[in-house]
Amino acid sequence: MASVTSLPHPDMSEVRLTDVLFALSDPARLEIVRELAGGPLSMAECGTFNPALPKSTKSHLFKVLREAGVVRNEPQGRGRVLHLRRDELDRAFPGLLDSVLAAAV
Amino acid sequence: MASVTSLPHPDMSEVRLTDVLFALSDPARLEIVRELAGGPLSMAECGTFNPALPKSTKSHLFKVLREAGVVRNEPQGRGRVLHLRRDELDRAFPGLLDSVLAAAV
DNA sequence: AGGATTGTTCAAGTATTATCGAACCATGGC
DNA sequence: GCCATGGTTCGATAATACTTGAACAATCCT
Repeated sequence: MASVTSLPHPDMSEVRLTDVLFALSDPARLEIVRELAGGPLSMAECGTFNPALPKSTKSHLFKVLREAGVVRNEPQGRGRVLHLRRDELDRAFPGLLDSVLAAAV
Repeated sequence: MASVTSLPHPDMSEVRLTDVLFALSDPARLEIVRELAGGPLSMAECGTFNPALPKSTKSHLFKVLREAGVVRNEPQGRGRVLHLRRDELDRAFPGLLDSVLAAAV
């Protein structure tokens, strides 16, 4: 089985608006995005809004965000760091992330 | 059974961002919203991107959009007119609709 | 090497959503 | 009243998505 240290990320050119909107349409995922807007975080640092969340569930939330092109998940040390793909998203969908992050909870 | 001529619409104060994002996250629904951005349309006039869509399916798409606070559905004559709740959405989620409508298909 | 740490993947169950025909409801016009 | 028109609702089925424990993988540290 292939190594899994590096996960696949879609190129922004193949990211569809509806996929991004869907990824952001879940409260838990949106909250994660809000946290990542402050800067990259490890998975452990992220998702503090619900500390009881099992790691498999959390991993799945990140997978949806990653496959939608919203976050980047990169190995670092024995863990992983999550980045919001902010600049790329801003170029592809100008104003979208800003308005979502600015909106009231 | 109660009359169904007037359908319930959520007040913007109870519309959640995630519900709006979800409503917009389906390609067919997003396309409808794009059409309505040009002005109110009857259901028959709307959804021309897929003429074969059964009316029950179409009605369901509008229901999701209506319940998410995205469109208003009002009786007119023997049919109904659909409006994008643009001003209200702009006040509640500034810039969101603009960025979504501006984005490439 | 071995163990602790940090996540990912798999699989199975549950829940939500989509689709669409058929039945129904309301209006307009004859 | 009666019928055609335009649309909603119901009910059943199919398709997606969510949740989680358990197994596995990669890295660090001693």
